[in-house]
Amino acid sequence: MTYAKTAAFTAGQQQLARVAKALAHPARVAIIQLLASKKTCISGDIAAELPLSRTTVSQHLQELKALDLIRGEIDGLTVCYCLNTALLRQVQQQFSAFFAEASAGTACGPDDACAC
Amino acid sequence: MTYAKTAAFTAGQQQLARVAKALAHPARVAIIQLLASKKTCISGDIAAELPLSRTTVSQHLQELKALDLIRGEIDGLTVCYCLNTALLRQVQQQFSAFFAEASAGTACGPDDACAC
DNA sequence: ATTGTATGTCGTATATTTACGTCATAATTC
DNA sequence: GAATTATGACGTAAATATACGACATACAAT
Repeated sequence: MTYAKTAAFTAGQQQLARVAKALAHPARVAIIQLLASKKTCISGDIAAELPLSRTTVSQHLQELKALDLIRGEIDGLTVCYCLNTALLRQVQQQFSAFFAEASAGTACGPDDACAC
Repeated sequence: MTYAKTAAFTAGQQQLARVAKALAHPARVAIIQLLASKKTCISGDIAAELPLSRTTVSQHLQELKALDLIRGEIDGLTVCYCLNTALLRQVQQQFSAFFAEASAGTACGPDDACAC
């Protein structure tokens, strides 16, 4: 009965949390940065660049793919992953709006104090 | 021996992942939004607004406080939480830079295809 | 002093994540 | 066709996260 209170929150909150969870591991952040830096979409080379086993990297790739943040295409024997830049731009907007709302006011006092 | 490969990644990647993890739960997203919307920093009222037990909410608050994203100050019997807007602005920059880098190119083809 | 209220800490059960080794599959190569 | 290679799927052990009830503390009010 535990761990399923997710449904009680806003769709927007759930969406943001879902994407945040995808970025909540340095390996997945690294994967996205790698795909962004390489001009060609690499495949298992990703695993070689990370300090993790191939199996584990594959698992992280599946997680990113499940959110459609990256896409994979079979090219003969290898698989070619690339960023879904359209979705990333959309997600960027969401985070931007969230942070703008959150960091707008001056809720806390200057040194450490609350303004209550 | 599992689950501690974090050290093998960039400081930036770890930092981003750490903050992302803080936002990886809808309750914590909701808490930040709540604190942003209320002019005064509320305390245990947060728990009343969320569909979770007071204990669980307190736990989420501690997690956000551990990252210094929010701060709490004791005011007599109640505790007053507020956003660390300065840090939030800083974090916003980090995410902004990350997404800009990630969503820059057109790695994927138009329909679904990789440009490999 | 005793009672009541607001919070946090602790213990704990369950769910999920992380990490990897081993196997199965599919395509290239010989 | 057999051997090789690149990947993903499956199983699993250990670490974390989630959620909550029960206790502990600290202040306020009677």
